[in-house]
Amino acid sequence: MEKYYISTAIAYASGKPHIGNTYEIVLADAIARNKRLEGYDVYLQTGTDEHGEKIQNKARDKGITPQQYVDEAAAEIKRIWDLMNTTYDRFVRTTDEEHEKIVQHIFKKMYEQDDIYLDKYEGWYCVPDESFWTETQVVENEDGVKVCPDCGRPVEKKSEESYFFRLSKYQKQLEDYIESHPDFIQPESRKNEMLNNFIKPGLQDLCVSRTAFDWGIPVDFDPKHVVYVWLDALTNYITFLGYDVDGGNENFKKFWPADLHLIGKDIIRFHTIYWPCFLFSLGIELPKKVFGHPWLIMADGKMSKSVGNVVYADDLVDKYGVDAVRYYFLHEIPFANDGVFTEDLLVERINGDLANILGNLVNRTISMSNKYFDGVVEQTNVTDTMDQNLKDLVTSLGDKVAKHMDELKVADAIDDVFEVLRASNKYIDETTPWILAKDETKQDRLKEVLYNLIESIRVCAVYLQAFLPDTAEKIFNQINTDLKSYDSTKTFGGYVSGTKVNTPEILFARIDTTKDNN
RNA sequence: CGCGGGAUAGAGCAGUCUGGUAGCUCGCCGGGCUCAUAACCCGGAGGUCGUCGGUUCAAAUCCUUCUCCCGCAACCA
Repeated sequence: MEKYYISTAIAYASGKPHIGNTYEIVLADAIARNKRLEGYDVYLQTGTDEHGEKIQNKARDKGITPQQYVDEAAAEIKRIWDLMNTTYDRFVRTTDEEHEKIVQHIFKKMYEQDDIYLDKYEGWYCVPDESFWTETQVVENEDGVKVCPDCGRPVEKKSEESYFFRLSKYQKQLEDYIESHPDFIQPESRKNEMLNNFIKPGLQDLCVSRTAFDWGIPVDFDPKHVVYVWLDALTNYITFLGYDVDGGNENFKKFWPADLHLIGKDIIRFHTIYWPCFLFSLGIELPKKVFGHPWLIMADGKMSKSVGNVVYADDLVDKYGVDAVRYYFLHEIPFANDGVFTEDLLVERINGDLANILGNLVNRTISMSNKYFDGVVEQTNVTDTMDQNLKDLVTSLGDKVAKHMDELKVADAIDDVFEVLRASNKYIDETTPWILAKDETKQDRLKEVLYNLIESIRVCAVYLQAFLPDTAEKIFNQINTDLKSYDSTKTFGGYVSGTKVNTPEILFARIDTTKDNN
């Protein structure tokens, strides 16, 4: 069985994740579920990034140890991932002992082969804040004095002993790789951004250790240093797989290279420049694809605590249900542009798509089967020309979904399913079952019509499994089938003739918008 | 001239590579139907495709001018 390794970025364990962070794991889950249904041996890895000065400070402010702090934060993040019904295979944490040990090995190996060297890191220091800023981060006030971007007080120049990674050494190799692997960076516009802005002008060596704080992985041969962020965070993709500097175990050999790193567009640079160069240094293959997905933004701009427009996934799930929220995330964010989130739009999608198009179709079809034939759905082969259009749509759905998912166009794949659902609603109007029901001689035709509808619904549910897993399961239950595989949709007519459906239940209740203004 | 993306009906988008009746979803107006969650189906109104000019028999699509919007601009997770 062919493997498929997909990862999300690890979430920084500094607080509760908002819907922007949550979007990523849901997207990864949909891709992973689809791949499993396609027959791949899928490994989905997600987790938390738990080191760094920010966490150390937050823990201190709270009067607890950093470890206690990240234990809580990681538990909260995991709780929300679970709440979103995401099927990750492993939730990793960078405070894991094994990970820390391997990162030390990697650091040492790079040092020994002279890819890491000791030098001085120059920056601006804000004494009262005890924080380091780079040349581009500090701002100048009206008097032309450089001040701390956080508190506005003057900063002073300071240098700190640091280890550096020789990014410059791998510049040419990286440039060649990116140009000879056009699919490596997705969407493609990001590729040009990286090449033109960073790689071609020349790569600066990267600071990979710090001495100003100690909540991190110690450099074992120089313990006053801790490994600084990217060498610690990015390596999670291989350390938890079983990599070590001796080459790694069977599991690593099976799953590496990753098929897809799913990340936010804000960290594309780190994944397409730093990470490949680290891997060059270690002499192992690069991931096949890095997709920098767009963001879920608020109507009034980027989500931030100071603006007070932060929305959390668990509040939405409590109010609207997990599949409604999943649907919104997966359907409303385009492939390359940011998607806007408003609660009104969420309600509109629930009512317009999930309740009206999908829920109502399932409900009315099952109701008719129960009303006219006591729930028994039979194929009689009394066909009509109008059947063919529906059948063609149903049998071509699998290919359409596969193509769109292959391009990571998840929203378009969902639209493919809804196209069939819309056509099914139309088919009911064209065939007018309620009129057939009144004619004794048309009973077999009516059976055939209802069979076609139930089969269409079944096929749609098969493809909805990746996106709305609970809903798909409810549909299978209501139509009383366990034919859920992609293979079962290759030809029209998989649903077993003579099956008795169950009683219909509302899948998504309409939300009354006239009085619910919050 | 830093790099890149974008501007198409009230809203959100597709179409631009490979010129040839401007399309989808929502909203609005009208009609149909009654199996169904005031749901479903059909029809209609609404666009000089950001701007100036050019190429062409023909431009949303190719070339050019300008305007506006948005990312990125290196150690922030």
